[in-house]
Amino acid sequence: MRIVSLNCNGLRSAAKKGFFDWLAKSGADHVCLQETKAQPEDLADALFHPAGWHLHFHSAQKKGYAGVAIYSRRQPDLWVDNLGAPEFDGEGRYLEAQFGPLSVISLYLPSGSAGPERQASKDRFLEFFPEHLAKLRASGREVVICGDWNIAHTKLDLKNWRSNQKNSGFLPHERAWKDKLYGEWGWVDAYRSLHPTEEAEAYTWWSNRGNAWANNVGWRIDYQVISPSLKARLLSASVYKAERFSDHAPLIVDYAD
Amino acid sequence: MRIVSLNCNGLRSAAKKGFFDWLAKSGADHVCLQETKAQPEDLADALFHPAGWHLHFHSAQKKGYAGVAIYSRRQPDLWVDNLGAPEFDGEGRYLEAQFGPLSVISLYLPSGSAGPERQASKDRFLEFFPEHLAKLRASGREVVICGDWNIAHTKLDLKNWRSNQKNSGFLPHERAWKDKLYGEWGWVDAYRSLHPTEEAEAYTWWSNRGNAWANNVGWRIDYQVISPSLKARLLSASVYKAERFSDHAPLIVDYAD
DNA sequence: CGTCATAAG
DNA sequence: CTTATGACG
Repeated sequence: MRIVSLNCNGLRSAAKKGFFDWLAKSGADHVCLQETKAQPEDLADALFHPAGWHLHFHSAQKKGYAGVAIYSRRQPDLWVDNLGAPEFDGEGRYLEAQFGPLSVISLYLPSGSAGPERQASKDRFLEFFPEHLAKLRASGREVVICGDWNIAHTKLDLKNWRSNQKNSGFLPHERAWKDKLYGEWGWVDAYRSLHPTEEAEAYTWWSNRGNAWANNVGWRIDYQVISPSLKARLLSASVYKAERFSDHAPLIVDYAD
Repeated sequence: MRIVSLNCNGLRSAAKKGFFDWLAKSGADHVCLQETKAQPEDLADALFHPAGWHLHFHSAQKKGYAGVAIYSRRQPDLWVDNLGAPEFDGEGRYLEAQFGPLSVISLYLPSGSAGPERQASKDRFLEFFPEHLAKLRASGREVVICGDWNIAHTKLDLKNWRSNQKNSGFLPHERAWKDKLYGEWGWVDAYRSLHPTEEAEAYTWWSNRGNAWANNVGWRIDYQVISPSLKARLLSASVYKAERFSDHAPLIVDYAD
């Protein structure tokens, strides 16, 4: 079972760059997208509804903003497209597809880089979300939370960790939250489990400014966070950089069936 | 003496398409631009200030909107960048360069195609401007008014005249205004004087929508309107279509020195 | 720097 | 359809 997580930075834009050609040949069973930046009516074209895929969008109320989606080879038993938190549900940040005992989730955590008000919203998300995480853990389901978490966890997870300690995405309290995620809350970082010391090959996002991509000045902010029950099924994890659909790269993880 | 009129549809955009390369080799003495869509500070780059040219911008207050400019090989005695009409002066629609007895003017007449409110403003311009035209005529100066007049005068001046009789730019009252311009107010249409029956070769604007350019579905809305004193000096007039800098094409008129 | 929205033409 | 600005990342 192959699961892909990608912040596509505009699904229409990614489509122009060949995302759907790649999707067809990706071998993926489930693809979780973030920042679709479109309403369902903007995605009416057949291009966005390829044969053989089941899909669902959770768009933000604000046009062109945020939004998540899941494309899946299988028909889910249930789509869950809200968290019960109005501040975040209206921003298209969560979508869950349930397949028997398995939940595949697309998550787009707020970015705090635009200023203090956005950081405050991100912090409210960090405050709120653990409750939901606990429910997922308590459900006993197999859970894969694919997403742009907008937090690099450790010094291994971004090129310039030293200069970014005061920047949103690598703030001490954000990193401490991820410590708890993988510690006391019992979740597992799929990529890091398989590549405990990888740095340069692990980045999933590069700023559009400067020559970040060319110089691999990247951050690992896209993760597949899994319930411990799935850890034994991890086969491989990699970042796909042969093509560029977005300022983020697809994170591909294979799980034993 | 060669004078060029061009609605450049964004001077920065036209620059990217080679306008300044063409300017250098155009043989022009005076070039009147409309829709520069930039503030002077946006045009600080040396590219916009080529050696050997004197130039002046009259930008709109609203950023990225309208704006006219004149590039001239000679140093004018005076730049006049207003009409004394607040509604139009704040929109960057008029600039006059005076060289001895000659006035070279860049004019951008309001478009009415965006709706009734913009048509009403265009109509107020048509109401107001004859007073200024009369002053120019009364001054006894040699006057060349280069501009996007946003009105096709006769059936010869647009491909689809029949279907456009209710569209802004070919409305009966607009055409009647141009009748007066060339009739009782005594001005001369430079291009038409030299090419009394030209149609397809005379268009200066093609909509970006559909395949207007490929099918030459054009309008002649850019004119050099001259005082009668200059009529005897008309040598040639043509529309330059070998390159495309804009949705309009440069209108080139040569005058005897 | 890039994607999208919106205004304007 | 295209050029702009502005929001957001």
